[in-house]
Amino acid sequence: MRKELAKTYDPKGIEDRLYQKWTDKKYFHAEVDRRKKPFTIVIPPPNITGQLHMGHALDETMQDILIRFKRMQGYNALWQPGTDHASIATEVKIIEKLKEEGVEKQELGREGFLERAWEWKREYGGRIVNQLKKLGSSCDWDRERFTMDEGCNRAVTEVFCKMHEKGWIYKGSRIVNWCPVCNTSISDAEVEYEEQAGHLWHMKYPLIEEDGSVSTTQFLEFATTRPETMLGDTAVAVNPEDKRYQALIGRKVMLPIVNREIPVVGDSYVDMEFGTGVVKITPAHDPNDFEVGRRHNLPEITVLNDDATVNENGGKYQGLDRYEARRQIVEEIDRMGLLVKIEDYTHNVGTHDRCGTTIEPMVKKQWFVKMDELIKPAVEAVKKGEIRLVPERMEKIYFNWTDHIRDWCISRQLWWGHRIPAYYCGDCGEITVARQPVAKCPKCGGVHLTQDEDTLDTWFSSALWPFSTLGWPEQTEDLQYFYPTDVLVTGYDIIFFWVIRMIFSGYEQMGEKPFHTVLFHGLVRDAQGRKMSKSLGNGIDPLEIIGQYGADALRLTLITGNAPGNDMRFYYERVEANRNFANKVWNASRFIMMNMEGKQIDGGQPAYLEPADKWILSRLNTLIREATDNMERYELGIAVQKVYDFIWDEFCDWYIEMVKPRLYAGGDADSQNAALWTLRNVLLQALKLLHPYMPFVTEEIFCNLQDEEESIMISSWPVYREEWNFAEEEKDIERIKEAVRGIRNIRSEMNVAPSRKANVYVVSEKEEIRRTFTEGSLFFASLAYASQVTIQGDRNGIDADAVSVVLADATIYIPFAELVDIRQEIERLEKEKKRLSGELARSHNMLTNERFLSKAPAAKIAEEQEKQKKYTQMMEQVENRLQQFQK
RNA sequence: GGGAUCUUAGCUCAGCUGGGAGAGCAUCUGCCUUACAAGCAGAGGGUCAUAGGUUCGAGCCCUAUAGGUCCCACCA
Repeated sequence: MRKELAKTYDPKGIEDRLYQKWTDKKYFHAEVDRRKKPFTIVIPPPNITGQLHMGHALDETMQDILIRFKRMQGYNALWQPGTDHASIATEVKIIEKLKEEGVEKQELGREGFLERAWEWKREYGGRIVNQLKKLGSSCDWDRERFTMDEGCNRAVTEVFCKMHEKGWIYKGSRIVNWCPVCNTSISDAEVEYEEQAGHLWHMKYPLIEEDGSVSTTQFLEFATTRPETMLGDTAVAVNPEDKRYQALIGRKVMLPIVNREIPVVGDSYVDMEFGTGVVKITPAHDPNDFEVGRRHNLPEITVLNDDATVNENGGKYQGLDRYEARRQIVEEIDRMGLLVKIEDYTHNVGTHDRCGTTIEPMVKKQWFVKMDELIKPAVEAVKKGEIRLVPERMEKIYFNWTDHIRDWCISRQLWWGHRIPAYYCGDCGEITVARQPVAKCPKCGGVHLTQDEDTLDTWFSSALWPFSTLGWPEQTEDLQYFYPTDVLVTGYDIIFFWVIRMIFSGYEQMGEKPFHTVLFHGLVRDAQGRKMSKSLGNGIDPLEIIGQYGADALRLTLITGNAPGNDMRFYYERVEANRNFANKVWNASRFIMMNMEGKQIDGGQPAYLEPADKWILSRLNTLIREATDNMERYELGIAVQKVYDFIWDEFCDWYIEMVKPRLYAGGDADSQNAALWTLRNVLLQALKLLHPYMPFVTEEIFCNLQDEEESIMISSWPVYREEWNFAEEEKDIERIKEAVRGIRNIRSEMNVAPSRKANVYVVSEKEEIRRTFTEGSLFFASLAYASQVTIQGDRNGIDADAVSVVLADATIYIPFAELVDIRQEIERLEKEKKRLSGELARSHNMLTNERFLSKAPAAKIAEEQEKQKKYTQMMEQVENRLQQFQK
């Protein structure tokens, strides 16, 4: 027995019930099946600390649409889920929580801290996963992975060791970005530049005379934004081309306060045009100075501690914070008469993207990945189109990064993460990198070995995600079958962090690309176009929206009206509109089910179909072709827009209305059967096209409609059928629609209520037109509010002052005798005449243009001729009517 | 400094390889017509930022300009 459906669609309850059903039936689960082609997506693993936000919602929705689409197309669709340990983000959160308890990280020690971290993971790691489920995400949860699970750990160690053996991972003393608050080094990609108002301090250092004395008259003047770093200056640099200073190269200046003699070096890095053309060089605390220093063999004097206070090399300033030291140093320089002036200056300051702290460049021993060779295949892949970025412009951003790539600093002074598999011998200092813990030093045989304290950049493990989740380094069947994966869906903001690194890792470890397409989306912003952020408090919780409007409405909102890679704004009004659409689909289905009640519909297509039935089938056919095509091209928003328009406009507002008289009149059984079959069939096909976007409402209806347990998500995707192509019927129905629109328009203008029916006359000289209207007269009467439709070859017997609608090959008359104001009618006809003559002029111009005729494609010319013919006919009729009135 | 991108109806945005300007919301008018008032029928509203160019034909291609957004690099 069919259930009675509620009058409005209420997603509450339905969504959870259906999701449970899907998981119970293992619909999301994929197994290796050589008979089917795989289609694989790996999820960008959300952080375990994370809460679902709109960005996730958009990302997951796009992936789910693709996966559901491909699954219905018959692919073996795998959506590989999992979460990311997010080393620094998580560690910061845990430290915060500990602080609330009054505990310091160091007190707990490494072991204790990690225990707390795992506890956190157990407690919160599942939260985001449950939130993803609320969206309807059809991930294969049986395969859920974590970047720090056993398999991923093995993959990380393997990659580290392999690349170390190859010489592509090395430990070295380099200048790195140091976060004094998080107490760790970070990679270049994690530095965010921020424009800040600061000062430019102009200072001068006295020259050392030939006799070794400090000059009181000769100085080298320069400007700096960071006076405190002077404590670590080991040179002053000028451009060797610079005539002003050439002679001074090789001489020395006296570094005040610390009283160190430092050389003047010549280096082309110095811009002669900027300032005085002199630069102080602090190799240990500035990336450019570091380079200069290495070129000239300058000492690297570190003057700051890890917490950015001045260290023992800062003499009396030792212990001061970098900003306090700056203040005092400037004062002292001023007292010494070496401060020339202070200017206001805005410049870009590097900050840590996690905590916003101004980073401190420091020379540190760190682990690096050598990039120059590794990046090559990743560049080639995109250049050759082996990997496609959608939209294409992302390629430019991609190459911009690969062209300027520097070695990747991968060691972090954190505890939560993959510990670096390097072991130090306490006896001889040998470093051993190994897959298993090392007990004995392979060089000296010593047994005092300790593992490197550092962990790896969190992106080191996510770079391996497309193959580590499939079992690598084991050569599993899953890996052979599902790799390379197909599409990666992500935001353009992590193209450097993640996308590029997955690509070069895939080529290096697997010898093959990790995916063939990267589909980018933009940011979800608030209604004012601002980024959603915690500090602004303008974030909109997807779960709240789901609770209020349903997951389907949210999904549709995130997908429509938005081009790939573009940011979008979030409006409640749009969610509401999409909720209304869900309701529309629901009610159309309700209508169909009510009418099918107690009737037997044969499964197959009936032999007899009316023109209206053929029209909607033909329209559906076109929709199937176009929507599928758009989806194949990742134009998800365009595809669903077409489905939306078809369902609401063509199916609901036209077809259902056309069919009502046939169903209600209770007449011809064949005709009713044709209508019911068409209604049901078109609805089913349309639901399937809509399902990837709105999985819940479509499933609920599908099941009710089928009256069985089957699921739409494993049904087959609609295909274009030649036998549903009815060009003639499409034309005929469009003609009737045009007549209906014309009549409604006039009635509306004249303020005639729908309840007031009127006689309608269709006059056409053409027999086939009369037949079209005769065949459609039942629904034509209903849609045009006609009490009676009379179809004839001439206008005999029709009131002279009837209002009329002019079509290309017919005229519709409505004798509204007492309502018609002749002047108004003439005015209306004049307006129509003006419009037509405009169209005719345009056609005429084109068709008399020699160059158009000789250069435009034949089809275009024929089309234009067709139009001209149509407008000429309409014009004749309008003029006819006007003449009649003039009499 | 280099680059990307945007400028289309009152608002927010679509517009696929160039071939007669679209949606949602908002506004106005008329309808509680037994699927749906979360609805139906209709209407108004746009020299597609500006100036040139290519083309038979430009919202779409090219150049310049103005304004907005973003990315990268970074000169001390």
